[in-house]
Amino acid sequence: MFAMKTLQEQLRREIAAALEGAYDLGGVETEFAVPAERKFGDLSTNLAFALAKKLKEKPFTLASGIAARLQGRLQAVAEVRVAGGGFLNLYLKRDEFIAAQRRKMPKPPRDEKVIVEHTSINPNKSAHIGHLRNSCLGDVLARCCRFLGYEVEVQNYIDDTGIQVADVVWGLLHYQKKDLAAIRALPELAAHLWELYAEVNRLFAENEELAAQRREVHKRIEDKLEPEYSACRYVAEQVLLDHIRTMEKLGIQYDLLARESDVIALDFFTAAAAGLTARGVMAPSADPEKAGCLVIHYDREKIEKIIVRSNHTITYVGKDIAYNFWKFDLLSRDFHYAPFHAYPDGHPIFMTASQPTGEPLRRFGRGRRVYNVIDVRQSYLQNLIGQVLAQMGHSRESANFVHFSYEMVALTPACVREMGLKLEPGEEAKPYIEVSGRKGRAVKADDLIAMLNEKSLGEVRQRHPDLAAEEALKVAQAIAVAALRYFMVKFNLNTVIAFDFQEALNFEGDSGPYLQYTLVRLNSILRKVAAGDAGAPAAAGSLALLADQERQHHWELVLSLSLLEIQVEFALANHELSSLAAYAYGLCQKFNHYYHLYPVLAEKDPGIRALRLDLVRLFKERVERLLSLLGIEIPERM
RNA sequence: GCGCCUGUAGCUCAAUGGAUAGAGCGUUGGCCUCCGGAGCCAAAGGCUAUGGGUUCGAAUCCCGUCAGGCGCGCCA
Repeated sequence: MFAMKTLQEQLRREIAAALEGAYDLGGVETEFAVPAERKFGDLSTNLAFALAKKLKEKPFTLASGIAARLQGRLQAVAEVRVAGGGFLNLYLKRDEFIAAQRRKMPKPPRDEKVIVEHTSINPNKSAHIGHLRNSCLGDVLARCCRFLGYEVEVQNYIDDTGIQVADVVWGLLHYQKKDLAAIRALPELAAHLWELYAEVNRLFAENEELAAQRREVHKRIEDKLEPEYSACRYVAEQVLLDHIRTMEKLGIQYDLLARESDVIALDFFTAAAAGLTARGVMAPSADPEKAGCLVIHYDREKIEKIIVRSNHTITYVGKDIAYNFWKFDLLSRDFHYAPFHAYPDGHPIFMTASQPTGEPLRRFGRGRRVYNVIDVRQSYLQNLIGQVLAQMGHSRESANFVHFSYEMVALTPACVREMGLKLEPGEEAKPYIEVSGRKGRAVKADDLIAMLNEKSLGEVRQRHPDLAAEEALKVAQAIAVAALRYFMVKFNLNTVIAFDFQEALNFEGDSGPYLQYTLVRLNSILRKVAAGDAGAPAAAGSLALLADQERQHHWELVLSLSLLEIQVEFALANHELSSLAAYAYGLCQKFNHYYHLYPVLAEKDPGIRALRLDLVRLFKERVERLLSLLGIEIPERM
């Protein structure tokens, strides 16, 4: 825990004690904010406004009375003032607060396990920019939970049985007339399928006979008939590996790959269905058009969703309900597990299996909280799962079931033209155009990453012509990753990202590379500080040594840096990871301003130099940690 | 039709019900004998779509209007 979190908790206790007997605080929580301007204090609270509503008194009168009682009774506060009609503005004992920043506070242990499901791309073609938003958000979410002390498990759901895989299997076997050996010989299968998927979907739309063939292939896969079954398994696994490699480039890792085929093979749905039927949550449809189907009534929109078809097969929703019940350990069954892949850092990925493997059971799942990172278009189904959890009496699980919903990535009409793709009539006037793998209308994730790498490498070479090729490449990649990841999280979740190459490739201003550059320059200062040079003893440092303007700038930075933990909690509580991007950007802007005004190395006064050096070190510690939550690494040079 | 979301500077976006609505890009003009110019400083640019309401206080909450997007399949 960092000082600001502890301080606010302490202030709440002290305020409650100081006002005891004089004001009835019951039900009014003291909330703190850091005002935009320091003339309104270091911390402010609107406690008097909240109390005024309750006690039916004037806010200003209350605030004045409260301030009088608080004066001198808050350990960390130098002064309490009333302003703006009733705000209570607290001015901290700044030197003490700064000293406290250097003390390490233990994190409270949190025994809640969090499961984050993200990525979950159909394994039938390469990933595109829409998938990148999902994976970047999911990864930052997982990192934030870990930072706050939760045990986190990242799952990636693989729909390896669906019609989408059947589409490309039909394309490979029956349209391109390839046998298994020829399929295995394809060098870049995922990219090959990217084209093929769009092409076969054109054919299916035009030709009903071919569409019927596709359904036949799907059925043969379900019945495990060859060669379709083997082709399907091969394709799903190879494409999955391709997705894992793509995400690995961005530093995104998984713990468990949960396969739909295993959910089916282990009959998870049957385990869930008994309870659903017993409770009357799932029942035969009264609608003659859905005769023989089992349905769940979706209360919010007053419609019924088919869970079991009249041919007794289970729909996607049914399987998803069973899978999510498993995540909460609400089914009396488990997957089997097998190691699938290991990252260079040794971190293993496991995959579910339908047969015993010798690996221990019950090592995955059993989550206390579940985040499903899935775009907003699936809200209806995710809400339905939440509803079903509640109806089954699992109110705690229902409350801890979070659809981490975000808007889609779309293409601007200009972007579509730039890629040499055709616009349909009327689309020119649209604000944006939906990404569609089916229509082959999307930017491939690997292509975008390659473009970013290329641009970044050019910039690095220009600035550091002496850098060894291998080193330059490493630096360029770190910059490309920062640019992409920052771009994917800096928008609000319900903002549609209308993708634009120029904006995504931007390395200046509000961008990932700007953040890196700030730290690179800072590290360059620290490199030049002699190893044994700690400056003057830190304890001697007081803000009083500094001139007015620097004292203000120095304090602003310390105050902002102290908010790291509070900012992460805020981002998580509000489902707005973009607030962390904004926080990081604001900090770097402040630092770059400071850097410009106050030289560290050239400063003659040892006390001032020590203060500056302390601040630089504090900034490095906090902001590197913050950027690591965003998945941004700091290169040595750039 | 039903459900969800959005409308803020020329463009792309920020802003826990809080104090003078902020950034980036673009435009205009400055700053490298200085710890790295992927940087810094400054100017111009706003009736927060629109009409009401609630509140000490509204871009934010509620109702209406206008404009746009997404979802609603015995697909996944």
